[in-house]
Amino acid sequence: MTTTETNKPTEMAKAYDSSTVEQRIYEMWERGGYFKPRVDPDKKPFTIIQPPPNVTGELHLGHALTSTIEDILIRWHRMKGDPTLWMPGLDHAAISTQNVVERELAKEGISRHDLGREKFLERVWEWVNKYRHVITDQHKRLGVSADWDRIVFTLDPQVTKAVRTTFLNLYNDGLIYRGERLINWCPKDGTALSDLEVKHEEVAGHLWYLRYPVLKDGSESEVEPGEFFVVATTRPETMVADTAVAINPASERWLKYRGRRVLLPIVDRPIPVIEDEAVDVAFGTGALKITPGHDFNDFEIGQRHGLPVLNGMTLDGHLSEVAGPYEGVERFAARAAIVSQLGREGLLEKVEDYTTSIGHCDRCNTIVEPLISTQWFVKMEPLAKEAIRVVRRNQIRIVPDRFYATYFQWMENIRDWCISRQIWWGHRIPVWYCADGHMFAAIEDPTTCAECGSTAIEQDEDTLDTWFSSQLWPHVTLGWPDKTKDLEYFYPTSVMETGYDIIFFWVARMIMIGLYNTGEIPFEWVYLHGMVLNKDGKKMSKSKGTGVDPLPVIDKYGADALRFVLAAGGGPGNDMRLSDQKLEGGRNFANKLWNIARYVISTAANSPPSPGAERASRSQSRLGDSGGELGDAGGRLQSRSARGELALEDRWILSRATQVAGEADHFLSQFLINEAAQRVRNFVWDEFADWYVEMSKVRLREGDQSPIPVLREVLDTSLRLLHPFMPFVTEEIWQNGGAASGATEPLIVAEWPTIESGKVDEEAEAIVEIAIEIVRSIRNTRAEKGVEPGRWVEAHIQPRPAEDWIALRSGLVGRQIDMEAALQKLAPVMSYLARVKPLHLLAPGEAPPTGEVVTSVLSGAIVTLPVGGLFDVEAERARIAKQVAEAEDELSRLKSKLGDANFRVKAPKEIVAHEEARLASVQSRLEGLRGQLDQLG
RNA sequence: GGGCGAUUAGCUCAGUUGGUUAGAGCACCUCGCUUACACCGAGGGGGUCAAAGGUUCGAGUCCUUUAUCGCCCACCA
Repeated sequence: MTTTETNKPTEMAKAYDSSTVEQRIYEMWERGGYFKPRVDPDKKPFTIIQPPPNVTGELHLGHALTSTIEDILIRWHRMKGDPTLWMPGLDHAAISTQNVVERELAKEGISRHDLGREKFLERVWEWVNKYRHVITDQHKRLGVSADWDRIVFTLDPQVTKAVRTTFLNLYNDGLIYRGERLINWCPKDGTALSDLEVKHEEVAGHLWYLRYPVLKDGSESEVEPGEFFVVATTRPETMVADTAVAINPASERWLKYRGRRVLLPIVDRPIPVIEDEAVDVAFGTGALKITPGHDFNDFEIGQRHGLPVLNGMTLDGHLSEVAGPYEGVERFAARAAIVSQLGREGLLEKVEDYTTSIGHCDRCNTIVEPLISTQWFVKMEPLAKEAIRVVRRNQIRIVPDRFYATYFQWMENIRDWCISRQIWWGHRIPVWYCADGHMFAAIEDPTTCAECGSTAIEQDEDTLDTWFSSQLWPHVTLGWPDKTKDLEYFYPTSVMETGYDIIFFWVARMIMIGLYNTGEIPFEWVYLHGMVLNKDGKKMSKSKGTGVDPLPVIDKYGADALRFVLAAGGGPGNDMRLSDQKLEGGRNFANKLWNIARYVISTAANSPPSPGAERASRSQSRLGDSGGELGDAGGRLQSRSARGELALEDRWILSRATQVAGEADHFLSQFLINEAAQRVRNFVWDEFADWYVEMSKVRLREGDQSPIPVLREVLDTSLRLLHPFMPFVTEEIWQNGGAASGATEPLIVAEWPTIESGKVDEEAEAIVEIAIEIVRSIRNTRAEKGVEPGRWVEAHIQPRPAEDWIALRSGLVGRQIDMEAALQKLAPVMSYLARVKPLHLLAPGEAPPTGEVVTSVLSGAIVTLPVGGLFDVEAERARIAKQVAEAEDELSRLKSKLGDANFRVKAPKEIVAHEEARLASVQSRLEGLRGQLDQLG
């Protein structure tokens, strides 16, 4: 009842106005419950779990791309009749969200510590509850047909249960451990980060050469005058935490100091000279300062030599008590001050410009500090092993396949994952400590210590990395750890569609933990799309504020325009630039479709329904079984005529429509979404609108209604094929009478067209293409000769031997085609489209006129246009001579190819046969051209 | 230091397993407000497919090397 008294078209506006349509259509879909899966136990469902966007409420065009691709796949499968579930979600986005709220607080002049944990979390919840709908609304504007009633937030109780269950299992299996390690620390966010959350950037800096005075043997403070051990460093402020200097045992320069000690300047602490192979003799001075507390390399060297680890830095990026006089000084201020002091004391040998790669916080872009700290880790290697195996065995397939290498490379070199975060917003680590030093994990909040029963217990203060919960997404959204029907039916899911930028963050971890938790793969396919770049080819970034909000784009161009551009604009996994020009193109196409529909619908409405036309429409309907009655090639025309006098051009466009449907379906099944979109677009615009619609006018002007059912059917098919890409405009047209007939349901659940072999009509395709070729040629000549567009001109058309082009079409080989009769049928169409009157169709052997004529020898016909006073012998001779030369070129190419014995032997025989057919065709055409040249004298 | 991608018309990009004379959109030039559409129609110009080798009967497509740009991974101070 939501549709359509289909055949009562309302007045359609002259131009498509998305703003008056989209909301209404979306509400109709939602009210109708079309986004819900129609579960059928006997059918394999198609399921996509939406990558949950951050609640921070900043959707950008990357999300629009994600949603568009997923919605296309979802709508396509829904139309194919699969039980289709698109599961939406929202991510609490731990650090990002906490940052946003802290910024809000900062405006009020307070920090989260002023509020305390509980009050702060209340504030975040307030904020989240205020904005969580914004994202959903943005998705709805894009046309996202997800089952919104199922939306899951990563902090929902069900997810908490799953997170804790996962944690406990990993903990019990020894795959989660707590330890003091060197980790990446963001001083601004005040938390540990995982390796993935650190982005390395080349930064222009300096290499400082520092002199460490050499101590006299046995002394703690007396130095050898004038003897220095020189080390090069990019971070001089970390020297306060040095616990050794190192030389390579192979290095000659420093051998004299082996076994000695040096006095660390500034803090006057003696440190040993150690020897380690890891020191690069060729770099800097060939000696290295060792700061195990602030450098991953040094940490390892320190471990090897049993060096103490000093923490020279506080959690907020100031120097610690270790720094003596510089305690409490901000790290970069301290760098300047220390360098300056060393300079004054003659302990700075030199400074060089040096560019080095420095880690930055993925969320706030602050330079991270390697810091020694007690954190929680997941032991990844055992999990990765399984995840590698399922992909190697093709149980999970990745598109595009170049990302296999990326996946394996990372997985095979995987390192442990630091999962604890020193922030408040997120899943609190489900571990409790009792006063007696016991530690245990639990799913339900405990009241007593699991080991000693003490009631003096406290939960770990830290929270989990936001990806710890999102990695559970495919199974937790379906009910895990409970054994739900949804989980049983929809899991493993079908396609995981997301950007290639989070293959490690998310995709890889989902595979690992999905296997761990459920014993099954989480999804069968991984489809990775590219990044949406701005007009200048730069990546849009939330943190840099360069993200583009899709809503103004939709307001200006319409959701369909945006979607179409995103879908058609680039290949799988490739980055794509978006520009206003492209969006205009998308909008124009929506408008084109709208106007095709306007023409078809109003034409149909203004014509008295004829019984014959109605019958043709029904029998052409995709629901009817038209295949059977067509029979073999011989009986084709007869049975067609029995179906209601289908003209050649009708057969042509119906054949093309079904072929395009087949292609679109094929491309979509290969994830070649752009190819599918472009193919359908080109059909609709270039074939249906530019040719068939124009052809249909010829009969309609004569009062012949027979094109109407064909127009309606092709429009109908076009709408179905375009619906996944442009859901709003297609549905609106459908609701306005665009459905061919008998539609009782909206387009969103209409049946997806597939290729119907009964409608493929190669003969009609070939003939009409020749007619098109003739029309084009005449138009071309007219334009060249400057014939006024309104003027009717005379033309002579002589069919060329049909064998020439029949041989070029494998489906037609051996067929007898009466071209004279066929072109006779198409004469009114050609006449109208080329503004030719009278149009003389010459019989075989009948000579076209000579004299002041322009002649074109085409593949299917020779066209002769008397041009009277516009005739120019020289120009004509040149024109034909040029064509002769081209044909001769082609001929010689073909001859040499066919003359090559290797080619004849090694190329497939279809190819050889085809080339031979071409040769014959070119030869025959060349004869025609030479004949023309002769006549010019 | 490894790995990946890109390099095709003035611009932005397609080109599905190697097989006609390499396509599209936009831009450009010439016409045209013909009762679906000027968010349009008709016609046209424009490419040695980054370079060099190689494999092949045949290469934009496969292989090697190089150049430029971009991205990812990596503990070189």
